[in-house]
Amino acid sequence: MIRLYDTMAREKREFVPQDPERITMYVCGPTVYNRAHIGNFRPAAVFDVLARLIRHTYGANALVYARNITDIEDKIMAAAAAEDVPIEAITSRYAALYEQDAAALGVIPPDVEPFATGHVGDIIAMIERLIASGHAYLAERHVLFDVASDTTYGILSHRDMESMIAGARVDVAPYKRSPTDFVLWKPSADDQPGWESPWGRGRPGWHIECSAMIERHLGETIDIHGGGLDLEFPHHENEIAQSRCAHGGAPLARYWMHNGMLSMASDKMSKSLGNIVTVDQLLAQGHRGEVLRFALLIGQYRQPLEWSDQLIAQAKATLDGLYRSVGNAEAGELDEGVVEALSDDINTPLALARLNAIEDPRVLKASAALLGLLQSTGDEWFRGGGDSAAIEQRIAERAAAKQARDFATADRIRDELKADGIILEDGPGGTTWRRE
RNA sequence: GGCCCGAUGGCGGAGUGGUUACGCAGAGGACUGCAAAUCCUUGCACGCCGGUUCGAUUCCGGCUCGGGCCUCCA
Repeated sequence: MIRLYDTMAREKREFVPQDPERITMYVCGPTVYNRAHIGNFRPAAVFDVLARLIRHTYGANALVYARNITDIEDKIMAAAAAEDVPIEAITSRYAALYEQDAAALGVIPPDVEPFATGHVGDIIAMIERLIASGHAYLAERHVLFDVASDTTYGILSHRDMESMIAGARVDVAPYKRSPTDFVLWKPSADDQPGWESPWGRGRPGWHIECSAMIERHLGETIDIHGGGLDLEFPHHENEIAQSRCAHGGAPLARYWMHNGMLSMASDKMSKSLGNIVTVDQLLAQGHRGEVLRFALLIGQYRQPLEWSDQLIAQAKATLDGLYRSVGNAEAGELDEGVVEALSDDINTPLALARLNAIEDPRVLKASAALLGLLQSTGDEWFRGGGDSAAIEQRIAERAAAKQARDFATADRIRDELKADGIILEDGPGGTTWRRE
C-alpha cells in the first residue's frame, strides 16, 4: 500500500488509483528559456522515484507519466529577442539541455513530454468551452478566467478570496473584473510569436497550457499531479479552476503533491547574484550525476533542502560505501524495507538507511534500483574512465620499489597518482586502485 | 498583513508515549613500512514554558526562532 501526502487534504492518504492498470501522473516541467539549475531537478528526481515505485507496485506498464515543456512564455520571448533568434532556437536548445541534465541524474524520461506549442489547438478549444460556460470573458483582446464564477477557487491553497485580493501585489490590469482573474489568452504584437484564434492573433497564458495538455494526454481527472511547492498558488490553483470548469466539475487531480524548495545558502555561492548552480557546472566540478541524484534524495521531498558542498561530499562518501557493498553483483530480490519506506510518502531518507542495512549485494542492487541508484557496477564506479594500463604500470613500478624497500619511491608514485585522482589500496591480494 | 511548513547529537536525517534509527564527520584500537580501505569500540540529541499521563522527544496549548508562498520561480 502506497501512502501519499496530499497537499489539498493536508495529510497522508492511502493511494487508490482510479484504474490500477492505467495510473496517470503529471508533473510540471521547466520553462525553457535558460539553463535549469539543480533545484529544478528536485521534482524530476523525486517523481522519478515515485514513478519507479508505482511501476514496481502496479506493473511496468501501469503508469502514464507526463512532464511538460513550457515553450511559449514571455521570458522565452525576451531571451530570443536578446539573441535575435526565433524562440524555437531558444526552446529547442534548453529543452535538449534539460533532458541531458535529467539523464545525467538518472531520471527516466517520462512517458509523454508534451510541448505547449504543440497543443495550441487544444488550448483554444478549452478556452472556448470556458467562455461558453460563462467562466471566461473577453476584455481588450485578452481572454480572462472569471475567478468569481468558480465557487471552489482556493480549494488547494486554502485561501479565501479576500486574502487573495489583498495579496495581489502587482498592478492589476484595468480590464480585469477582479484582481484575481488570470489570463487564458493574450494578444501578440506583430513581431511576437502568435497563433490565430477566435480572439485574434495571440498566445496562451501559462496556466491553461498544463490544463490542456493534461486533458489531451491523461484525461479529465488524473491520479497524481506534482510540482514544486512554489507552484501551489497560483499555478495549480488556476489549473484546477480551469479544468474543473471545463469539465463540468470533474476534479483535475485526486492527489496533489508538492516538493519543497532547494536553497543555496552556502558560503561562496550566495555571493554570486543569481545564487544558482547548474547540473553541468556541478558535473564540470567533477561530481558525478549519481552523486547529485543521491544528494537530492538525502532529504524527504517535502522538506526544504539546503544545497551545499557538504551535502555533495556526504552523498559521495555514502554512495562510495554502498558501491563497495554492492560490488559487481547482479540484481536479486527486493528488500521489503526499502519498498515500505518509499511507499510511505516517498521516504527516501529512510529508504537510504534501509539500503545500508542490506547484507546481500544482490538484494542491495535490486532495491537501490527503486531509487535509481547503484546501477553501475562497482568496477565502473571506482575505475570507470581511468587509464588502467598506465595506472597498472605505475603500480607495478611501485611494487618493485616496495619490494626493494625503497619506500620513498613507492610513496612518491602513490602521491603522483593521488594528484591525478587515483587512490591506491594495498590489500592482501596486492594493490588495487580507484578513482577518488 | 494573509496562508502554510519546520525546530532531533559536530553535520545530514528517520522514528517513537516508556527499551535512544541510519549515514557523514570525529575519537580510540586492530591491520599496514606509512597510508587507504576494512573490522571492532565509542559518542550525556530530541527549541522554550505550561498541560494531559504512572511516564512525552513523541499528544494538546502558548511562546521563541527559522523557512516557503502570496498572480506566471521546480
